[in-house]
Amino acid sequence: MGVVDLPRLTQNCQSCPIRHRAVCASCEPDELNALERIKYYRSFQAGDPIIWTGDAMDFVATVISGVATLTQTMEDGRRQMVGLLLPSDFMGRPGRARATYDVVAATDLRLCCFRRKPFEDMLQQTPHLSQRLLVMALDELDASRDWQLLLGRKTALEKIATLLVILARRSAIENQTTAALSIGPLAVDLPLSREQTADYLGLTLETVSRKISALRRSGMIALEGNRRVTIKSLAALRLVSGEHDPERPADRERA
Amino acid sequence: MGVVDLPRLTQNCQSCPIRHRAVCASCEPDELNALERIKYYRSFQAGDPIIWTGDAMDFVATVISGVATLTQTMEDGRRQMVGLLLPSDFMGRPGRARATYDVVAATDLRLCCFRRKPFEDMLQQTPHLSQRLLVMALDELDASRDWQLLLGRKTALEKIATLLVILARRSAIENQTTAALSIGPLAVDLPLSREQTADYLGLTLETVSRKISALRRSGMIALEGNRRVTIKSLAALRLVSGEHDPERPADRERA
DNA sequence: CGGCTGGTTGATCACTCTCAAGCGTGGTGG
DNA sequence: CCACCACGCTTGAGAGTGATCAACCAGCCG
Repeated sequence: MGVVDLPRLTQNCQSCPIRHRAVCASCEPDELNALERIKYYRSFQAGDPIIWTGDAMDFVATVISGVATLTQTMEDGRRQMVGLLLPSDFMGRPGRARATYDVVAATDLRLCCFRRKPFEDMLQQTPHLSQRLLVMALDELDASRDWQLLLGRKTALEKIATLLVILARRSAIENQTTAALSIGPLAVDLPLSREQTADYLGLTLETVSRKISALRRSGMIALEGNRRVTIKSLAALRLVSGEHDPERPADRERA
Repeated sequence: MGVVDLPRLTQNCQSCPIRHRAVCASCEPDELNALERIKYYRSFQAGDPIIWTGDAMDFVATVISGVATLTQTMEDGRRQMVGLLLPSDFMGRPGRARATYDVVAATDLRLCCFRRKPFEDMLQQTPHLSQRLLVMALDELDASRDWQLLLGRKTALEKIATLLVILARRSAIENQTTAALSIGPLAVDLPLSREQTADYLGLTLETVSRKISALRRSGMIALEGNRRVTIKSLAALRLVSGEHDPERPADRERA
């Protein structure tokens, strides 16, 4: 099914590209050694399913590279993506034996996996690990609530613009080019097809296509192929995205 | 501003109605004593604001009784509710000094508060506390993702039905009448006005009103006043809500 | 060359929003 | 006691956004 189990490379956590952003970020060397003993890598190709809702889930994992999607499906086939897992993001839930979402590799994907039971044991014994997981869960919760605003209240155009802004931000973080964010054109690779994008934004793929075309016609973005977007004006895009400037919350009337 | 600070009653945690569901649920007696030393109660009246986005947040709290809402607002006034805090739910985020949502008392409300710094210190020292908070955060994350499905993909009628089913479930949990859930009529008090309901469901208040009327005309529910709903057929309501039966996930094709 | 997949574009439809009027209850004051 | 108003809610008519249905296009691979 496309799943490739690699031989147990004894790859060093110290040289791991996401060492300082993943669940293991605040582990001490000895804690890292303990994790290293129970970890194993798995690779998936773009499109591979990783797990289905209801399946037994005997591992948890960190995304090392690539993008995975979390989606929910209704009986009549309507789908809503509820999460995007990017490098350093955590998948699986300690204490839960079955998956509650479909997880699919959107791009080629590499996971650092831990069998669930040993990981849960380590969570109990390793405050650095559980505290880090708590922070990550709270960050995800914030992201999910921001997404609620997008799904509930934003127009199709605002949704597309928001997604592009977020992808620009994430890609800047990954490339450590934060400083350059607000200046000049910026190339972003969409990790999602039009249909997946639609599932993420609560739209149809036709509407996604139309609104991307509209942004292209307006000159805010340019397209090279279907997946590569050049953001010509991040400021303009941010404006149509309807986001407040997160650094400078507006003053507010009090009753 | 309607905020009422009660005198520091030395009320006993042992007799607390939510003792076994709140963040303190898995604390040992000595841990509970430590919490008891830093706790204080605050009461709010229906409609009182508790905190605004961007305000300094020097406490965290557990809802003892009543309902509070978490909402996000866009510059042009569009609002999306992103959380409902019911008894035993936790508000505030350890490690964060400012509120990221508006929190408002939807009904008369009683909070068990902890100053943030001492609480954070206790989190560090008390695995029972941080582990419980992790579980609660993950539960909230699941709820938020379910809400994403509702906001992104459900019709107005499905949204209303889903809300009623959830309120029925929560009120059953609070009253320990789980067994009776599937049988007979069931009275639910809406903690939210039509407008708040609209903000929760990503609708307008007119659409909320229309769809509630539609459910009434169809005979699934009856209304006594604006806030009290009698669910005449929970099964029918569940059907129109579009939820899978959560206990029996459908079999699924594999590629 | 033909079929397949993913994407774009067009025409129409329908659901929800918007704007507006009306209703019922509760409170206030003449 | 009743007139009046305010507030929350309901209902109606019309408009608009995004969905649906359908045709078409480009790239890719057999």
